[in-house]
Amino acid sequence: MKNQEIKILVVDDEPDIVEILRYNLTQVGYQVFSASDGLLGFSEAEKNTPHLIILDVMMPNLDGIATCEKLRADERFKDTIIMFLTARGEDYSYVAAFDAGADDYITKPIKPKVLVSKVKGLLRRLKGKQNSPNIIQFEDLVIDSDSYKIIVHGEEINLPRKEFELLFLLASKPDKVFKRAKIMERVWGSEVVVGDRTIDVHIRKLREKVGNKYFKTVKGVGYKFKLPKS
Amino acid sequence: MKNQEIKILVVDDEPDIVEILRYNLTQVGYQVFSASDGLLGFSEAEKNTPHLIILDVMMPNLDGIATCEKLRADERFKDTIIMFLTARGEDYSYVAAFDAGADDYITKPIKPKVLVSKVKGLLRRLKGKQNSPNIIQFEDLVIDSDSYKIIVHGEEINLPRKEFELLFLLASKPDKVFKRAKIMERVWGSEVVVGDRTIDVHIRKLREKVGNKYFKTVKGVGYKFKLPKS
DNA sequence: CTCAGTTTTAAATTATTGTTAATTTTGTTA
DNA sequence: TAACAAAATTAACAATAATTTAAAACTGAG
Repeated sequence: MKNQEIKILVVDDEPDIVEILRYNLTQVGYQVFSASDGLLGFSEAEKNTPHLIILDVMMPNLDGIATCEKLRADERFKDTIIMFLTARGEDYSYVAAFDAGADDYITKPIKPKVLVSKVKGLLRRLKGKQNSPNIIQFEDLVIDSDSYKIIVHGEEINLPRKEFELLFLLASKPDKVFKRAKIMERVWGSEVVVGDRTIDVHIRKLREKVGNKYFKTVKGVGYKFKLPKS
Repeated sequence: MKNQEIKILVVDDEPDIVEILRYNLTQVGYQVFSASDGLLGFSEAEKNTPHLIILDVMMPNLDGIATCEKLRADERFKDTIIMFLTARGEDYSYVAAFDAGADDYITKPIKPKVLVSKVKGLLRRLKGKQNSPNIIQFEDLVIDSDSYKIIVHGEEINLPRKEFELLFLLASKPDKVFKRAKIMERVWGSEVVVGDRTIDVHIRKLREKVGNKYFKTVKGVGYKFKLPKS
C-alpha cells in the first residue's frame, strides 16, 4: 500500500496543532483529514474509514478517551490504529488511553521526526495484516473499493455507499453467511438503529444491479455471496 | 481466547526485570516464559510459539533488534506480537526497533499499569484475527457452519436453520447421546415450548438429506450422531 | 433552498420453514 | 408374543421470514 493511499484522521480542537500535523503528514505523502472535536471526529471516521486516527485527549463534546472507546466498540474500526496526543506529564491520561484501546501516544510539543517515525512504525504493522485487497474480482464482476464502483461483464456501475459496503462485505468472504446482526454492525455501525427490512431492500437493489445469481438468502440467518461456478 | 491461554515470552538478561514482568503479567492471568539472551529467547520462542514477546534491547549474544529481525524473518512468528524494552531517552533505539518490525516498545523503569495496558491493547488486536473456521469433517460429509451448508459425497446441500443447528449439535460430539431435553435447550432455547415430535420430524428430514446411517435413535433417551465406520 | 440521489420505512405479497396432529411402525418387556 | 410405549412418518397447517413495491425521509451539492 502506497503512502498516498493511506488516510489519517486528525482530531483536535486547536487549529495550530491540526495544521502542524497535517503539514508533516502530508509532506510524507499521507492523505490527511481533520475534525475539531470527538463527535465530529467520529462522523468523519465513519465517512472516510481512515487507517490511522490521531486524537487529542482534551477536546470539547467528546474527549479523546471517550472517542477512542466509541471507535473501538465499533466493528468497522477494529483494524484502525488509534494514536493519542497528550501534553507531556499528564501521566494518568496515557494509561487511560491504552485502556481505551489506543495503540500509541505522542506528547506535545510535537517533534516532527518522532511523529513521522511513530506513524510509520504503526502503519508498518497494518501493511502485513491488510489482507483485504482494494479490488475483488470474480469472473465477470469486479468490485473496486477505491471508487465505489463495480464492473459487471464490462459495464461500469457506480453504487451508492451503503449498497457498495454491503456488497463489499459479503464479497470479502464468499460463501460465508453473514448474520443480519453482523451486517448491521459492519455496514451501519453499532449505534444506528434501523429496521431489518432495510437490509433486504439493499440486497434487492444489489440483486438488480449486480445480478441475482450472486446472492443467496439463508432464511432465519442472513445472506451470503455465492460464487457463480460453485 | 482467555488470558490463561495466552503465552508471553520475556527475554532479558537482568533477572530483576524479568521478575517484575513475570509478576505483573502472571497477576493478570497470562502464561509467562523467559529467557536470558537473544539466542536462548529464540529457541524458547520456537518451543512455545508465544503470542507476544517482550525483548530487551541490550542483551548479550543477540541483542533485541537482531533477535526481532530473526523472528520476523521466520514464518512461524509472523503473527507474533513483539514489544521492546528500552531505557528512557534512548531515542534512536526505538526507531530502529520499529524498523526491525516491532509492534510497540516500553521504557524502563517499568510502570506495571502501563505495561499491562500496552499488553492488553496489543493482544486485543490479535483476538479478532484468531478465527478458526467452524468446519466439521468426516469421510464423505462436510459440515460448514460458516455457510450453513453441508456437502455429502460431493453434493452441496443447504439446510434450513433448525435442521442445521440440530445436525451441528449432534455432530459436534459424535457418538454422544443427546437427551431430548438437551437438544430442546440447545437448538430451540429454553423459553420456547414445542412438542417432542418436533425433534423427530427434524431428525427425519436430516436422515433424508444427510443420510440415514449417521443418526442413531436411543429409545427413551434421545439421539446420537454415529460415525459410519464405527 | 432546492433538487436529485440515496436511504429508510411501511405494507401487501410470497415463500419457506417449523409445528402439530393423526397414523403407522418399531422396539421393549413381561 | 401380546401389549405397551416410544418413535417414525406423513401431510396439512401455522408461524416466521424475505421479497417486492411504493412512498416518505433524509443528505449533500450546487
